[in-house]
Amino acid sequence: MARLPLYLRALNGLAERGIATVSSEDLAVGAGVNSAKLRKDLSHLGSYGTRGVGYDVDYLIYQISRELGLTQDWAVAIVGVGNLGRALANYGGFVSRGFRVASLLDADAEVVGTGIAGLVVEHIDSLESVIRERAVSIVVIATPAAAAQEVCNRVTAAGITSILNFAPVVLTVPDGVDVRKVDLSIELQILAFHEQRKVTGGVDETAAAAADQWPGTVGMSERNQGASAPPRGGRT
Amino acid sequence: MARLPLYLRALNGLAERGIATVSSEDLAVGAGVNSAKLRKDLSHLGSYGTRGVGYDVDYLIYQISRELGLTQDWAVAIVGVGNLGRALANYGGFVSRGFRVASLLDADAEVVGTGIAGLVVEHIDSLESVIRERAVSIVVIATPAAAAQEVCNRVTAAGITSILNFAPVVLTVPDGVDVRKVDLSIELQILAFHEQRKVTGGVDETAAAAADQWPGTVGMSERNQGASAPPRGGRT
DNA sequence: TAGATTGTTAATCGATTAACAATC
DNA sequence: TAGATTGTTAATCGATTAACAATC
Repeated sequence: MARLPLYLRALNGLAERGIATVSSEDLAVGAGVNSAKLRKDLSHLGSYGTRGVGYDVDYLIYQISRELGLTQDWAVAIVGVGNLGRALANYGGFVSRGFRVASLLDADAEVVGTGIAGLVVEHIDSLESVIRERAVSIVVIATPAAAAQEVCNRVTAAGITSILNFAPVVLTVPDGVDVRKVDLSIELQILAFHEQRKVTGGVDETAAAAADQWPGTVGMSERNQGASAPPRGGRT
Repeated sequence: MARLPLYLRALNGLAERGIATVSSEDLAVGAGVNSAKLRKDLSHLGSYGTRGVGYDVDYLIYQISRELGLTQDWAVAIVGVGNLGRALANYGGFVSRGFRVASLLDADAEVVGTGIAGLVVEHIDSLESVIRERAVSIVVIATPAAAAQEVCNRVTAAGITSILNFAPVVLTVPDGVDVRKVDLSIELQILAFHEQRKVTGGVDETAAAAADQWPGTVGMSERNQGASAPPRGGRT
C-alpha cells in the first residue's frame, strides 16, 4: 500500500516527540488522510490497535517498517552520475531507511574513478557483475533519456525486478518488473496547469484566439471550429 | 488532468519520427494507457480528432501544450541549493518546457554568492522581493525538512499558490495553494515493499516470528496474537 | 459506399468514506 | 459501567473501460 510510508513518517514524528499512543483520528490528521481510510489500511496489516485506546506508536512503527521491508538492508545501484545521480548518492534519507548505495555507475570516462559520497564511480561495463556480486535488488536510473532503455534492458536481463526511473521516458519492461517513475518536469507541468487555471479561470475563453495562432497547414480552418465548438462546459 | 504530460511526451516522440497522424489506439499504447481513457481525456480539451482518421500529431501537441500552460513562460524559484537544488537548477527538462529558473536561494552564507547553472545564489532574506520583482509563480522547495514549512509559510504569504516540495515533510498550506510532493525515499520504500512481496510471497508467514522479535514492553504478548491472527488473506 | 476511428454513453470496477457494532 | 476508539460493513463516489452510434 502506497500510503504506508506516509504513516510511517507521521509516526516517527510522534515518536520523536515522545508520544506513546495515538488514535486513528490524530494519526490521520498527521498523515493528511481520512481516518477511516487509515484504519482500513492498518487493518490490512493486522489488528495492531486497541479499541478505546488507539495504536502504540513504537509497535506500529515496527510493524509498518517490517511490512515495507525496511527491516532489511536493500542494496541499491545508481546508474548515471550526473547532477541528479550525485544528489541521490548524497541523499541522506536512503541510508536511514534501510537502503544502501552499493554502486555508482556511469559511461563517461571523465567521471569513472572519481569519488562521490564515499564511493568510487564504476564503469557501466561492470553493471552485470556489480548487480550479481553485491546482491543489488533495486536499480535507480538517472541517465539521459536516450540511455535509459538500454540500461533498463541490461538490468532486467541481469535479474533486477525493481527500478526507480528518473529519465523522462516510459520504460518497456518484461512482466513482473516494477518501475516507479519520477519525472520532475511532469510535476512542474501539472503545477503549471493548475496555476494557469487559477489565473485565467479556465482556458476556454482564450481557446478561439489561441487556435487562431496555430501555424498548422492541413485542414485547420475546419478543425479550429472544433477548438471553439459548443459541447463543452467550462470545467475539468 | 495529470496524464496530459504523458500524452505530450508520446506525441513529441511521434513528431520526431515524422509521423503526422496517430490513432487513439496507437497513442494510447505509446503512453501506456487504455485507448478509451485517452479519448475521454482528449475530448475534455475539445474535439481535436477526426473520425476514421485519428489525431493530427502537431496540432494535438499544440493544443495540449496550450492546455498545460506550456506556451507561457513560468518563472520558478528554487529554495535550497544542496545537492538536489543544484541538480534541479541544472535539469535541462525545465527550460525546454517553458520553465525558467528565475532565482536560486539559500540560507547558507557559504553558498550564497556562488554561481550555479548561470545564476548567482541569493540569500533567503531576498525571498519575498525576488518573488515580487521577478513575477515568480512556482516555488521549488529543496531545503532540509526542518526548514521547509518556514519557507512554505513565507512564499504563500508572498502570494505563491504553486509549490513543488522535495523536503520529506507534509506541508501545511492555506486553501487554494497547490503542493506537489516528490519524496525520493518514499518511492524507494514502495519498491522495497513490492520487492519483499516477490521474495517472500507475502509477509504473513514470517509475521509470527518477526513479532516475536519485537522488543516492546507493554502488553505485547496479547498484541502479538493480533499479528498472527487469522482474518487475513495472503494479498494486499 | 465500406472501412476506420472518434466522441460519448452506460456498465463496471475499485477506492473512499460514513456509520456503527464490537470491545477495550 | 460509561466513554472512547477500533475494525469492518455498507453506501457513496469517482475513475476506468467496453461498447457503439456518429461520422469522416
